[in-house]
Amino acid sequence: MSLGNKYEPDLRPIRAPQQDLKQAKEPPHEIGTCRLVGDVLARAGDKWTVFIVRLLADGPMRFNELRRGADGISQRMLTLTLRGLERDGLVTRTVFPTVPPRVDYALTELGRTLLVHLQGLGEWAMENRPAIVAARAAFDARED
Amino acid sequence: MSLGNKYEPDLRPIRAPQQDLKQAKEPPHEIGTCRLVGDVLARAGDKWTVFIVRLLADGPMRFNELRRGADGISQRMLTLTLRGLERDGLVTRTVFPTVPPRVDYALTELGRTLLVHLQGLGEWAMENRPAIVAARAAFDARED
DNA sequence: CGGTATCCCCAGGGATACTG
DNA sequence: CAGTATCCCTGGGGATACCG
Repeated sequence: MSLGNKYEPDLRPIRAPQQDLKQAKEPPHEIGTCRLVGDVLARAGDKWTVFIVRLLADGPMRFNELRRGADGISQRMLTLTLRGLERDGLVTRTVFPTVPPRVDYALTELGRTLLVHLQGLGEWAMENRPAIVAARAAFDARED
Repeated sequence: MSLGNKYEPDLRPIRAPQQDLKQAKEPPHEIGTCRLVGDVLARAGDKWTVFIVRLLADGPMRFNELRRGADGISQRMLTLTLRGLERDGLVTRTVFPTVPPRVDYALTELGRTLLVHLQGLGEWAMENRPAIVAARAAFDARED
């Protein structure tokens, strides 16, 4: 199985690389579903995707606007992140044939539906931040 | 700034490592919120967390049960993933002083509330899988 | 059984330089 | 302005061996 594209996340079943696929017993919770969720979360969870998607929530932005907005991102990673999002149909890339060139990136409808979930997770994170911080402190105290 | 614990995700602002923090202009969308979401998603999105959380959705499981359930995970990564979840207060670890030892892992209430969001994302992934696959195919065709 | 400790590899990603 | 191309280095994570 070859991956179709360099921007495509590796969706092959997670297991030892060259290991043979036996897959005897029925896996719990639909292994396919699980992998897909993991895939989505891997995309959503990589270092820059969330920043980009949130920046685009308010409307289209140009390449360098995003660069400034996601403070600290390298040009390379911005390009890679945007290409990945574009390939998955979450973002559109529009080139204006002017000089100097202008390229706008915008969320698609699909991208907006994902944004909703990300915002949900964001609210969860905000609401439970104190609990998480407390849990960490307790854990750290416990283990000397 | 030293990180308090080896299981703690690095929450320092994402930027060039030794770069000075100027942070002059007000960042869009509350940069703190954004980082927190990114953090949560980084936890949720790492290679194994989703598998583990879903396995625990139905009730407590022992170490080796999880190992078998998350097919392909290494012992090391299972331990690391579980420790991270435990530290964040998402999972409890219960040791029974029997011989041989028995250790149960279970979702906390906090863990369950996260599970809800993960499942939401899971449904999103399932519903939009065809759209994503189509978008990828179209993108790949476009770029020769 | 349920872990640590160690070694080691390679891909994710930053820095830099060049281009249409 | 909006990217490629190249180099290089770090740390995520697999394999293996050992321990309470």
